Amino acid sequence: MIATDSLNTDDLRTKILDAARHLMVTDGYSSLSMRKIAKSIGYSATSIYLHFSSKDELFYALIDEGMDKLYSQLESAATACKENAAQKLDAVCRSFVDFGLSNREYYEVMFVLHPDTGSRYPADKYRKARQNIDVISDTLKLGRDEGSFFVSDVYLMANTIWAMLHGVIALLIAQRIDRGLDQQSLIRNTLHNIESGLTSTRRFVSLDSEND
Amino acid sequence: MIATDSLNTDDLRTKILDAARHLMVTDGYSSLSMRKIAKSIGYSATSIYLHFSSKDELFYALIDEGMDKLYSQLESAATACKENAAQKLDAVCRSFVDFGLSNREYYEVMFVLHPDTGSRYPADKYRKARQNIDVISDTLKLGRDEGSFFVSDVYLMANTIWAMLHGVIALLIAQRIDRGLDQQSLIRNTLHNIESGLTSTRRFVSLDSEND
Amino acid sequence: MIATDSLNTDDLRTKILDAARHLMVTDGYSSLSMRKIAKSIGYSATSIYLHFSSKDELFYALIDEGMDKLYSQLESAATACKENAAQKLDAVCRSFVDFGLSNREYYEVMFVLHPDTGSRYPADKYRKARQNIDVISDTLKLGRDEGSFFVSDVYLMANTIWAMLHGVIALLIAQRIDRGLDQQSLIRNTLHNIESGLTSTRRFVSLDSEND
Amino acid sequence: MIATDSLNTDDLRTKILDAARHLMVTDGYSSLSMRKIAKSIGYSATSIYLHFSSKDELFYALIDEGMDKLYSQLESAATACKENAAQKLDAVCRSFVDFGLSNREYYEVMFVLHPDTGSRYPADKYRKARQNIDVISDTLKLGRDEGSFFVSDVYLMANTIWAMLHGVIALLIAQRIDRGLDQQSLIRNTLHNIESGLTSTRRFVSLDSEND
DNA sequence: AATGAATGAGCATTCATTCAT
DNA sequence: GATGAATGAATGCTCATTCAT
Repeated sequence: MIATDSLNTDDLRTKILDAARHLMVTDGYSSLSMRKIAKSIGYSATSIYLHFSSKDELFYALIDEGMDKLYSQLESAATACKENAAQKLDAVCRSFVDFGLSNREYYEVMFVLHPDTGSRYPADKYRKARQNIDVISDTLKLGRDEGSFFVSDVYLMANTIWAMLHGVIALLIAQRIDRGLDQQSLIRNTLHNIESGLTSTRRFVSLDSEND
Repeated sequence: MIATDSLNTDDLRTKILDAARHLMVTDGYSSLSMRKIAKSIGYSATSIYLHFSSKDELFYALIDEGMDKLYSQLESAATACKENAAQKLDAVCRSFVDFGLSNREYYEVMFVLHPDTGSRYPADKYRKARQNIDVISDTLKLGRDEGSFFVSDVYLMANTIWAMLHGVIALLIAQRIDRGLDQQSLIRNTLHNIESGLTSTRRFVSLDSEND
Repeated sequence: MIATDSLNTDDLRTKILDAARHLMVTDGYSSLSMRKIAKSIGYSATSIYLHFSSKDELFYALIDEGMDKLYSQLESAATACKENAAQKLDAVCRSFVDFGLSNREYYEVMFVLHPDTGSRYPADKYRKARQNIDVISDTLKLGRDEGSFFVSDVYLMANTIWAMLHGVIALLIAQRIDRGLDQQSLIRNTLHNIESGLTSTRRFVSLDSEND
Repeated sequence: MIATDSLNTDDLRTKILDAARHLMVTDGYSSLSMRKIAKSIGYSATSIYLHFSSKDELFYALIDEGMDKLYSQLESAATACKENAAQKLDAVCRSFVDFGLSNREYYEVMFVLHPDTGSRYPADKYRKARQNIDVISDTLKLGRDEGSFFVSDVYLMANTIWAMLHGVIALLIAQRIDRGLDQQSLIRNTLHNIESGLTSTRRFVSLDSEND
């Protein structure tokens, strides 16, 4: 009995998230509304409030979901690649870019948009975001242990790499990149720059002297 | 007298743009409304239509304005630096990052936000966006002529650099980067990666043999 | 209990229709607004959308309602008259005129006003309009079978009669007819002309030889 | 000097009316606005108020204009036909119908619409409307003198005829007539009925006894 | 657990009109 | 005679949310 009930409950919660995600991809975030979600799953709008206390909370759940999805994708990419660290990093980075380009509106919800209300992304959810960066960090550590990457602050560099990839994804998604350019070449260029930075031995030399 | 009159008119246009930019960044594009703009400058909503025929047009004017401002900043950075191409590129990139971080409102309007209407960014405005990238392109050409940069498709690389810098700026502005990290180091890392990619001769080899 | 609930709901729908019909005739279609309707019945404008998905739909519901009312009136007139076809037609026509003059609001909505939007009157509603004309058609057929009416295309003639009656009603309702004239005489004249046309054997001869 | 000035003035007034008429036909009455009129003639909206104190007044001027136009058309039809009264009446009626069908929006302004404000059509303008009915009256008189029309109250019958024609025109214009029907046949039918009523000797017999 | 009824606030946009110049 | 600047009121419609049931 209880099990059935809770299953049904989870069912609806899942249905809502599925519908929300779907509508967001179809119509864009800003035209996502509680009413539309409700309609698309055949429930009343009121019912959504039994599972999410506000649109913001639903929004955060969507981010959560996305972070999990991204994580599992990055993880498989990392474990699937049995070669050296450079190859692994390449695989992870491509996997990230691929996630963004294949899940455009998802990506926007996770990394670009913020709810209209002033409410901030709940601090405790950052862990899920961090998880993803850790996949990069781990690969960098691997490369450092291998002796192929020259990098002192691994976590900082992981964030740097993430940021650079984000730039590419965000602009491509927003169609702000000259259409004449080949998307794949742009991505390849970015990955090349990342790798060069990691393998360059001149690292930190010119940079530490930056302010002198 | 006449001068004053026309000044007053321009004044209102400017006031509108200022208010719009501010509100857009504060509340997000979708929460920006003609009424709010009007209220915040003490005019009626109708008056805005005396200067902008629609919300979209107002939005595009905002972008335009920002593009001009950015261009003049990049140009000064480029011309101010009389050293080699690497230094010049460093100056230009830093100038770009600096623009973003010091003009968060402008930056978001220009590169992050986008209307959800189907309306496309007017083609003739692309030129303004492109001229900023050209500042980077020119510097890359300089480096290639000097023999210090190894880059085949200059325009593609300029876009790549722009995208990577954009990622850093966007995440910093949105406060999506772990606060424990030092902002300057993140930027320095990025610039290092960019430079490494330009000076590395192993271009494309390990990453993808497609173009070899 | 349940009955009461559903009654309340229907109540609101009816209230809306009543208010809308009244306002439309008072102020004209283009000056009819959802807000005005709402205000006049003490509900919020939003509530109207619980019953009608758009202003157009509300408008069409109004027409529908009127068509039904008119039909039941014409039908009774037709069945009540047991005499010959001429008498029956007279009764039906008078019933039509009477409907218009006694239900000015209904009549204008049904036959005079029209939305300025490009939206077309839904095809499936034509049936309701048509059934009213069929009451006339049937009477004409009766007269033809009796041998008292000379009419080749019954449906065409029914429409013609309807149109002529409409002219009289519309102008009387709009008070565009010289007030010095006796309304009853005007109607009597019209009916006389109609009857003469039906009983005259000189059909079409003098007017147009096109079809002879 | 003075002459020139007043010519210029009349010019603008005429331009306004022309533009208003044109826009009304193009976009429909309810989307006619002072601003649009002004724009289409290259003047400021304010300027219209130098010639018409309100939209209503402009509206009435339009009716006036239409009445004149209709009158001149009916008059030519009447004088052009040198035959008997029946032919003449036929010509006049057809001319009226033709006016309505060829000047749809014009016709609506003149005979169907009324301004949104409660303001009534100024009484002194009725004379222009009456003029048109007189053309019909005159023809009826002619027929009576000829001995071909049997009609006691000429003015009443003129109004009756006008009303019947109006019904046909109004419904055709509003596209409320079954499209399957031939427009010309409908009109012919109407004219036949009118003529039959005039030539029928049984006139008034059955009608006067109506109430007995 | 689920909902139907209801609403206040908000949206972009258009309008007729005024007024100082 | 003509206008630019400005506005208050209005429009249809959508939204997130509440509440009694």
